[in-house]
Amino acid sequence: MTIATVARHARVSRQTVSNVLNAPHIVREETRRRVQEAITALGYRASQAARQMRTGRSRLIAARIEPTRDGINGSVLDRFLHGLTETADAAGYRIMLYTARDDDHEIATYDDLLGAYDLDGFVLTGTDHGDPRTAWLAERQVAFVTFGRPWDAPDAHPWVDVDGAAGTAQATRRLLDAGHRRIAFIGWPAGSGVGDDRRSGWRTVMAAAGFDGTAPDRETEDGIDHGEREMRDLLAADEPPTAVVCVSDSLALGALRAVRDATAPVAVVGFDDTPVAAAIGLTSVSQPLEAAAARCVELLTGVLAGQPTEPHALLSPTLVLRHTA
Amino acid sequence: MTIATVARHARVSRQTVSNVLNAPHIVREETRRRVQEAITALGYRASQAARQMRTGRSRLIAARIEPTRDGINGSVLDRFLHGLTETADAAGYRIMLYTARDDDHEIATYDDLLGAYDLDGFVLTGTDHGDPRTAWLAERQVAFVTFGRPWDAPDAHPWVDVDGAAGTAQATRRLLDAGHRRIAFIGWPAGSGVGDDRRSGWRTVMAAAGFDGTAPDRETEDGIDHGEREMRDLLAADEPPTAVVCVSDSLALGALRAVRDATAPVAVVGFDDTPVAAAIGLTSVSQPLEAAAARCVELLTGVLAGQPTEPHALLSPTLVLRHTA
DNA sequence: TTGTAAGCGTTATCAA
DNA sequence: TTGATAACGCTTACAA
Repeated sequence: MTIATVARHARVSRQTVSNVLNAPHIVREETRRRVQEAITALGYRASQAARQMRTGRSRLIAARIEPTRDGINGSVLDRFLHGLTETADAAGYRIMLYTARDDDHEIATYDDLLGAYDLDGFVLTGTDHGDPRTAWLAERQVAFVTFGRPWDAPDAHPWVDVDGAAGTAQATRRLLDAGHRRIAFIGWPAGSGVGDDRRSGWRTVMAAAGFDGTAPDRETEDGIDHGEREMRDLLAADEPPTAVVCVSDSLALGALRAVRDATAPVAVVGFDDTPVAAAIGLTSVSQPLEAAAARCVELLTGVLAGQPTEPHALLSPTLVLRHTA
Repeated sequence: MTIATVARHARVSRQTVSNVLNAPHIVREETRRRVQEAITALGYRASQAARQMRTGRSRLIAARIEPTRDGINGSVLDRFLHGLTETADAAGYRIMLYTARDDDHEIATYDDLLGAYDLDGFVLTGTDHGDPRTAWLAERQVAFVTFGRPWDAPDAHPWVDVDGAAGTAQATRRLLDAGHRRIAFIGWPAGSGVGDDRRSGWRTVMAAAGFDGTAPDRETEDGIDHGEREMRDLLAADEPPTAVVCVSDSLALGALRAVRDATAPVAVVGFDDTPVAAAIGLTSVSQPLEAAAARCVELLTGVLAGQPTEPHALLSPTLVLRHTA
């Protein structure tokens, strides 16, 4: 069934049907109603392919689905993708999935996706210092939003992010309020934007409370085992910390293992509020992923529609209190 | 850049370029090489939209992304989707995402997706008795594969599934070998295909070992709290079980909580090998999700190509041994 | 306000 | 083996 079927059915020209679809206001009330009725009666749907050929717009947005690394932090992406799909749908867009082993491969995929499917835009997750992907896209004037700040230039492109520093700050404040004084931090090696951001929240609050530089700060790769090792190290000190803020739930989980054998109780806070945290009662900083996804779609569709919108959005996480702090 | 650009560059007609792309064998060796060179030199990619208009095929497969329910079992879908994207890509297809609140809404989405984007096929996850979705698709002769058996008719349509009974059977056998005799099962209420299947594996092995009907079998909704409650009930019996097989990691996690307070140690086995299981050391039955996704794509593309392929595939899960059994 | 004509990039058909 | 032509379903420009 084509637009011609609808036109015949409503006894108008094809063009009038197209107008009802794309510029309803220029069609006479009664004609529009008759056409609309024909459309619903026939269950007509405009062919995207034909529409795209003419307009050059596909109403398709690409998003990457990553291989679930350790699984713990992977589920974050899952929720984000679901939010993306839902909001995009409401805005008349569809999400197309792709994978890529590394940045080079990802860029090759952009090329492919753009050439073959004529994608309208991209939503990138996890940005890094000097990200080659954003440079590639920007150079070609492709519309995109990142979930994650451009760590080099604050306004290089539209982005949505969660204020990690605010999250760890909130956690640290909470621990101080509970009477803790020796609050350690287990984070990733300096250099990653996300990791440094989260560390800074803890550091700022500790400094403001007068514990400048004295609180133990560890750097390690992500992973349960690494978290356990670091925590054991911390506990072996003369004056071991009574609480620890971790940059991820994986590390927090490891810390929790080490803490189990400790003489005094130690409070532990994780980051990301993953299913694992919920399952074992780990207090964790929770990212508003659905909201973040919604803002991504909003920003991207705004750019696509040529509307001047907010260049970015920084969302606040919340601390989910459970048993470990 | 269009096919005409390539044609000019290689000094052939548009049609010849098209032939090189779609029927290379009918083009003379030397011409083909020249055209191929022009294609790579120009970085040409055929427009899917134009191709689709002519052929009626979009090379698009739709898959549903569900709202992460309790999160624990949700990550299974995540891995499946990733596998799907990867295999589909290799086969020249792309995955388009959609969500739906319920079956009716999902069917409406099929209609939309089919009408607007002319999707080639669907991959459905989680089938139930008398699934209205498969009936709708079959009636309209839409190509689809389900991850999950059609529980009513074994060969109603192509499907891929994991042999849940084999998984619980393996777990039960392992427990028997370890010397356990009173092995309970905590499952979902009878009536769900997946739940009944998993229960049957445990029951069969127990019956074969001579414990017919005597082993405690519980039915409950999924969830950590439900698992804990059922396990406490079981432990309160005169002769409490020394081991329990659970239909899901959520229930197993709850059981594990209850077990912690028990006088004698109790072995616990879960199902799905979710990140939570890995994190806390829960022994669990693991589904080969990447393989399942690959088979789904294989079956679906086979149907789309009109090739007579295996009508279905039943994959074997593996038992991942950790600390709890 | 409605209708006519052209063209988007591809492939199928058929003639050379 | 290669090339010309038409057609897929839609929207934009323009004429009625």
